[in-house]
Amino acid sequence: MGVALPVRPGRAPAARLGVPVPSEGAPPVVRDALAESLRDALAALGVSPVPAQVHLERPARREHGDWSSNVALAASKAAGRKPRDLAQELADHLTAAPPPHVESVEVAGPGFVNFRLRPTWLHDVLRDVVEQGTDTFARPDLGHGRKVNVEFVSANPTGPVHAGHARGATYGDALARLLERCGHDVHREFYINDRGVQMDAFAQSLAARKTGGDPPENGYHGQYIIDWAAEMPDGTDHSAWGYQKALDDQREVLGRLGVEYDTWFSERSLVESGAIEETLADLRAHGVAYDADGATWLRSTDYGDDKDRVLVKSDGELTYLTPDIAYHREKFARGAEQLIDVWGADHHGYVARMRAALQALGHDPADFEVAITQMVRLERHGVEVKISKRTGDLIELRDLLDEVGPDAVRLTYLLQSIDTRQTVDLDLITSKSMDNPVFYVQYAHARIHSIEKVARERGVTRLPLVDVDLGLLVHERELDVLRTLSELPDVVELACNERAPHKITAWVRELAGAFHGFYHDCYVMGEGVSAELTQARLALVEASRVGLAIGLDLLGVSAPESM
RNA sequence: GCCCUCGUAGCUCAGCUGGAUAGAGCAGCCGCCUUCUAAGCGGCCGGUCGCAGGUUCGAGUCCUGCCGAGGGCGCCA
Repeated sequence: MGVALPVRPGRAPAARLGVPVPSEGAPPVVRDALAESLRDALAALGVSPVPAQVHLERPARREHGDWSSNVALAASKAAGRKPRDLAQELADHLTAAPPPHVESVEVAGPGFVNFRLRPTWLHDVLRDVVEQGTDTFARPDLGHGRKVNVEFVSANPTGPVHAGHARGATYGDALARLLERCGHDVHREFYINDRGVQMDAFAQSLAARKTGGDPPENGYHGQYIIDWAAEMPDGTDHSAWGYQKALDDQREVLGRLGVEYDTWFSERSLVESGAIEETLADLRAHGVAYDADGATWLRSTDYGDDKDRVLVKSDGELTYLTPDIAYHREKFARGAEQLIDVWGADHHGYVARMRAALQALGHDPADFEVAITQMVRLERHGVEVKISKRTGDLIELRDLLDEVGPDAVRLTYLLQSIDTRQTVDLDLITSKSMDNPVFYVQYAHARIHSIEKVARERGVTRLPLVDVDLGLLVHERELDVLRTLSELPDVVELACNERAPHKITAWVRELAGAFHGFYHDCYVMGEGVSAELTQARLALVEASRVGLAIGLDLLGVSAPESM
């Protein structure tokens, strides 16, 4: 069989070429202005040194204003004053010459400086969102074009992708989308473990089923082996056919999930290209490979690993580690500046040795990151369903997709942090009920489209923003939507830096909630709504659409126009 | 024994790298369809943030030690 190294065409490069101007997609300027005014005030009050970073946050409680700072608490020592006294001086100073949009400055609690702003600051947010649109709003350039290779799923080519793999698949892809939005040049990659005993067991299992027998004890016992064996033509190479079958199947199902790779990289190709020998030689050249007990070892303890690791067994066979080191070396050689691997928790013990190897080869350990996804526990009728390809207990990803489609699958898996063990309720995910958060979010988008449709039918056209009086937007529901939108740039940046796509999910749910509230209480068209207010609200609807579109796109969930 | 992750409402989970009275969805109970989709909106109920110390103006968040759950610790992959 040929080297399975089909390189796919790159992902829509045109869309990524528009390098964002730093100021665009940046966090709200209000915060910067407030921070600046606080620094000025501190300087004016003779506080020295003035802290370089003044922290501003959005208070959890409305009565604490729109923005809040703890500078007075943090700088009270340097200022030689009590926190509340310093806060009061700052507040007085700022009240005398209030920054833009500021209505009042108050001191509260132990010494917080709270800013209450006029709704105009949110109208500015609305303007930014609509003018910048889906492509530009909330697109912080964190990566500056840095080449990042994201490897995820990398299931053995011995069977279909199952419900457990879906976590790595949705996470890896959403992370890739986040990195792309934040200015990274992302390469999605799947490593095919097509070498070793698993492949032999797989081929033997197929062969056994083909002749109506049972697979070997250490073989694969799933129903799919029986099905595939029946499909397998007579006289074909079981190993080669099965390999291709598994690969095609995985690629098809992942594709249906919306996951497309730039590269499917074959482990076997490393043997054929000599990359493994080169890697071993390289490790020796760096003095971190040595021979003992008839085997070749990696001195990984020099780099913080618990113990040294075997590279070449005494029988001459390679361990799993060696080609994997060669593979990671290869990814750097192909131009990646940073590697991010998404691994299941059962591989976490492997991180130290891989990092040690790469460090020994001269790479900065910070350029090799591993995101560990905790296990997925599947439940049906409240009872745990075990997944094992070997025993044949399998919930195929394909079946989930058949039942609910990619959107519900993706959103369900992206609901939580990867650090927590996830319980996926198969009854719930496969039920098209309102329990499923995906419908709540998509429904908001459908409602937006519905409003736009009705507007069109009634001959109402949305005017350019310059002709719209956004000052009419003062309803608490309207402001809620805008407040939520104002957070998106920060949320995107944070989610990217923390490799936490679930923060996007949380935000999207919040925006959908705010929009549903607005929809319920604020009619865009109808009795008692002036033409001017209709225009202002249409602008708000458009801003909501942009926000939802950005969020859903980051999650890889579609934004339907009707439901 | 050592390492990683987790422990927050009946259930599933957030909690912005230390902030103010700890949030959301679901489940349960009670309301709201003559307007753009009720797959929606509002209200009520529900908490010793596993336990014990420590750090400081301030701890669900940071440190230490226990307890509990899951996953690792191979010349397996």
